[in-house]
Amino acid sequence: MVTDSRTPDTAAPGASVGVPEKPSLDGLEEKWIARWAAEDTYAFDREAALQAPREQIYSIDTPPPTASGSLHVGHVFSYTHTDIVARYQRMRGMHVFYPMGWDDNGLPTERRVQNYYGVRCDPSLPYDPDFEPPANPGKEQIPISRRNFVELCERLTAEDERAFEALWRRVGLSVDWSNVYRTISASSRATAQRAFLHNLARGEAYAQEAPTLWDVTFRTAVAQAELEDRERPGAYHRLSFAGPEGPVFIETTRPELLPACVALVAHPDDERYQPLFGQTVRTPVFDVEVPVVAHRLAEPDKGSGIAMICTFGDLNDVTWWRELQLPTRAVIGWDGRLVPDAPQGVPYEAYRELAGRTAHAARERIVELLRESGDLHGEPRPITHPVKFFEKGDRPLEIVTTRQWYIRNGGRDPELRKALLARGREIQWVPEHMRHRYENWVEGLNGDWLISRQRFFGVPFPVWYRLDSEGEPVYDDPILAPESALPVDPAYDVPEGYTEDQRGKPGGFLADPDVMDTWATSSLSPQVASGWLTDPELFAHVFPMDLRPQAHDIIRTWLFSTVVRSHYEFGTVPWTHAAISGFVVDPDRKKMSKSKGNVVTPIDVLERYGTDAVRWRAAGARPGTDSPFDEAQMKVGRRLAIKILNIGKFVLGLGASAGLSADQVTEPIDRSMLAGLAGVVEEAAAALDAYNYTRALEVAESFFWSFCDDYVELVKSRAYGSDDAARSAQAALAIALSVQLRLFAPVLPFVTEEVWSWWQEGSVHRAAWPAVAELPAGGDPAVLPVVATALAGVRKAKSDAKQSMRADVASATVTAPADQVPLLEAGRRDLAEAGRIASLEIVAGEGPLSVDVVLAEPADA
RNA sequence: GGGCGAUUGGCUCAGUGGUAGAGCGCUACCUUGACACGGUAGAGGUCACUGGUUCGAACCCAGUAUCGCCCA
Repeated sequence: MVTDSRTPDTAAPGASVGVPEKPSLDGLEEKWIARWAAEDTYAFDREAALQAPREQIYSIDTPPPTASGSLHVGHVFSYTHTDIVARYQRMRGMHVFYPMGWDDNGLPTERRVQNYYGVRCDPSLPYDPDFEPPANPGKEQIPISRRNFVELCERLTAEDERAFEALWRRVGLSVDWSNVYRTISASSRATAQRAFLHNLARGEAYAQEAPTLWDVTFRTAVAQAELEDRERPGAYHRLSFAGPEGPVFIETTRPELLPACVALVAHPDDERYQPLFGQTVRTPVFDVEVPVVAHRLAEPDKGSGIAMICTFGDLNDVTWWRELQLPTRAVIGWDGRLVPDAPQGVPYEAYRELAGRTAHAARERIVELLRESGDLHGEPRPITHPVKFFEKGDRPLEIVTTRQWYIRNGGRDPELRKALLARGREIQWVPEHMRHRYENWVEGLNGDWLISRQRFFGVPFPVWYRLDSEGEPVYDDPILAPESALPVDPAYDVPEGYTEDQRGKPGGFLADPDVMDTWATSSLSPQVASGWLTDPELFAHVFPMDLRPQAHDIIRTWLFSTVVRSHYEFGTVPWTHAAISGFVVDPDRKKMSKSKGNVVTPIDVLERYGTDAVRWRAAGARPGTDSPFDEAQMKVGRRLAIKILNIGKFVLGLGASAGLSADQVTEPIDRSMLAGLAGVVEEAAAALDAYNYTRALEVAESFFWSFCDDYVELVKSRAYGSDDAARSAQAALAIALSVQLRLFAPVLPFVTEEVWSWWQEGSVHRAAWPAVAELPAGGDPAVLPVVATALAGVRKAKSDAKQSMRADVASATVTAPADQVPLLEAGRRDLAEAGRIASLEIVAGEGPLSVDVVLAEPADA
């Protein structure tokens, strides 16, 4: 009930004008999200920024989330981290360039479109401009042209992006929503194609026919960065080859590759096989003659120490094939099945048994054949071993020889590798130790970056090939799209000097069939976001950017590839700082992932605890540190937000207002509190400058709680008055509230904005970051803690006596070191009133401060 | 196997050379005029282990163990 609440003795100017009677967190998000949008609170002022020196611009290369994916609390945490930095920089007066992007490219989108609409892409089909997907997709996927498929991808990602934007607004990201990019937009495609053409012209990109890691499900090549090893069961099969002096035994996990065998290999120092080097043996079943060769990569302790080299079972096979100049006998096709025709030198009669089978079926059949011929010795011996997979795939990768596009990344060039490592050292890493992830990855590269994918939704290569009189493509001399024409889709656009009817005809032309890897576009996010192509004037002002925030799992992909592109195009790093977020892990400290089923949906959490509470928890996760998801912690953030509402109501209800000034703060204890706050302001700013938002929050919060518990309790009674002493407290409270709202604003944007709006003009998020100069100089920070310690002694006495804090104290004696006595005297009046002490004595004495309390006889009810 | 990080009260984490800290949880008490979505007080730790350096080590050095992430 508020009817009996006492009003301050005198209404101070501006008192409690906009303060609600019962402040609440409910509905704050809705209210302020709408207001910020309407007032363009977070708009980037391009014109002003162009006039400003570079040091007054802060530009952020926000990670574009995969539009077809889903966002979990881990995303909410790491995007909040970025937003805290953005808000701080904005309050410091920077022009904050903080765009948002969506990554629409790639396989995840294709898969989602296939399932959502019940279609599949068949590039051989013609475009149907009237195609509409069925309202309810049936079991059979409808084949559609690539252009129709791409249109559906664009339609669905646009929908997904709207949902993402709504969530990000709910999280309170201070993004300028008028500046949003899509990695599949015309300008993104043009940017990716332009950068590629530049890479090509400078010799940094090239095409090559080479053994390639190949996903047989998606029928596309994959890059080293997309691989992962998985432990899989397998079995060693012991096979005998016919040697000059009797059988030679090898052990293999892939007997189905026997027809692809081109040699046997052992370590040059392996005495067991010395006599065989230079000789030949004959394969079982196929009876093909193959040499026995020596190579250092052969492992003497593995199996029998001698292995077959096939086209290609693993990456060692590729090395051996290349270094020992062996012939090829490819048997695995693009679809993961054994090719119809026997490889050269292998008799078709024997091979026919395997042709067209999947690798798995071929293995079963070859084992039967080997048993029949007596060349399988003993039973296959089960093992588990690491097998290479595409990170998004579920069948083991094969190695298939195909023509692919590459960008040089130092994997084959030590000089380039050194240059890219040096770029890594130009970047300020937060935390510092994440640099090792980068260096580790660059040092471990074993090939160039394969950027072409045999997929449909992505940026096409702006390239055609002439067809010779036989209709065979002339790869050596590609036709490149002119930059002025970008973006192009060579499957539908026609190169200069040709007409559409020459497509695919001898003497005509052929489009490059591939699209770029999603990272080949994402690696240009600073270029796309900053307007390399679309707004060169802006680009010159915001690039290289200030901050790249991201998680540590994609240092090897996104971060590294972005460094590569910027190194080539501009000879600089793309950004000066990389802030690496940790993961949100489940209570068992396991990484959250859809497959584990431990993902927490953000919207529920946001609704249950309020955005500020969730952001508060996110701010508690230091850069680079994994953080367990723990709902109990969210409640603490919510409590802080509620406390800010209530203290705001109290301070403003007392008559504190924006009109009170620092020179009205005369009481030593008030000046002491503000002196302490000055230290907090400095420490929080220093922490935020170092991207340590956790520390900044911690110092602000710890000050805030003692401000509420001690300072406010001490001065409450004096502040109700209307004399100079009361005015001193009111002014100090007003200043402290204003400063603390601004300290909390980056982390708790909603509640701080709400309280700010009760008594201030404009948005707290456009207010200046608090400065020490706003606070009165010369206060002694020691006064408040000493008086608070004395008050705690009084409280303890009441608590021990199981009395209310309102209980009257007949007399109290504070004994303190002599140098603290004047500090206590300075707070005598406040201490006596807060403790309800009738007779207070302050004496100098030995030892730390102590309080003797004599409680008054409780008035009987 | 290599790299990186972590190991502090039941839980989550601060603390980088000088007498162990916070929040949550727990216990007891208190409905006070900003706040019961509250307040006050209290209990609780041989700082993973073993050596070493030092007047002094949670902190520095060496090693061990366990966990996590990344890479092979």
